[in-house]
Amino acid sequence: MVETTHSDERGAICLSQPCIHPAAIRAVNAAMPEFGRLAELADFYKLFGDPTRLRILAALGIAELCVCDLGVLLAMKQPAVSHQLRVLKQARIVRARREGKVVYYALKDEHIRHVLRVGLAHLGEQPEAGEGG
Amino acid sequence: MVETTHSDERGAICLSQPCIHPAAIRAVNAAMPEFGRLAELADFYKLFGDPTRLRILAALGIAELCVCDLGVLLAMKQPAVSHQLRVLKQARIVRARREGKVVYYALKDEHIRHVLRVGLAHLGEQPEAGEGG
DNA sequence: TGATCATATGAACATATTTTCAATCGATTC
DNA sequence: GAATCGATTGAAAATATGTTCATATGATCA
Repeated sequence: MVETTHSDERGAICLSQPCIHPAAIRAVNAAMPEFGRLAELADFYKLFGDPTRLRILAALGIAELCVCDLGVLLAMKQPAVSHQLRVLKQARIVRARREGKVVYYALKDEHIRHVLRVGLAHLGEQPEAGEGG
Repeated sequence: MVETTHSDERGAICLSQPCIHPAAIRAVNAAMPEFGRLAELADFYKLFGDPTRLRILAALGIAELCVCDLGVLLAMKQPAVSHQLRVLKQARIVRARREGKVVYYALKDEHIRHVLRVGLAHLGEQPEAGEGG
């Protein structure tokens, strides 16, 4: 039976705070990925959460490009592009290939393209964005 | 023929900046989703890019919960949880249901769960995170 | 070797985000 | 209708993030 008061017989989770559904909380705690894993996942999604980075990824999803090309394509200064590419490279979602003076960037693997597709699919299914009240 | 100088015969894209691969730039411009669409998509991913919000989503992916439960579960103050829930609700990825004094939150649809799964799958496939140099 | 091109890096600045505290709103109960 | 409980809102403070400018690196070519 699910108690509806704020006392939890196990006491480990609810501490001194009120807690309306202790059983639900225990269930979620048991099934939810651990904190560290979710923190990693948040960091991963964060990469896609910036317009500049996302446009870089979308562009690299179509063709291998050099830093200069990306700067022109996104109408951004080269250092700005380079900074973001460094972030993406460290996160291992793009790879760099040097050819003389020019460095070519590309998506690391097909998986990244898949993530982009899933997101775009979500937008496509949305009725229309707006207030949720 | 692909010119390697910084002049683009169409002139619209490369402006005055140097531009190494005009043909590639034109190709990407033609195939890439438009700016506004990518900005929307970035906003969508941004929701998943914060540990607090992601944990809220992960929890709601398992059970419907009230604000108070989430506060306990994430060890956070109620207003902090409430603020993030508002963001998620406005983005239409969670829904709220009031029952007396208590407001229950849940994922809006199955699609959100799918997005979470895809992300976790990516982490699973990763060799190990670290420097990309 | 010196000049030049493409890229990378560092520090500073500007901007966003998130959390907190305090106060308010809504609904129930006495 | 006053008190209480859960949830929301607003403003302020603390952090984090992204872009810019100036400069350094690495590679090519004269």
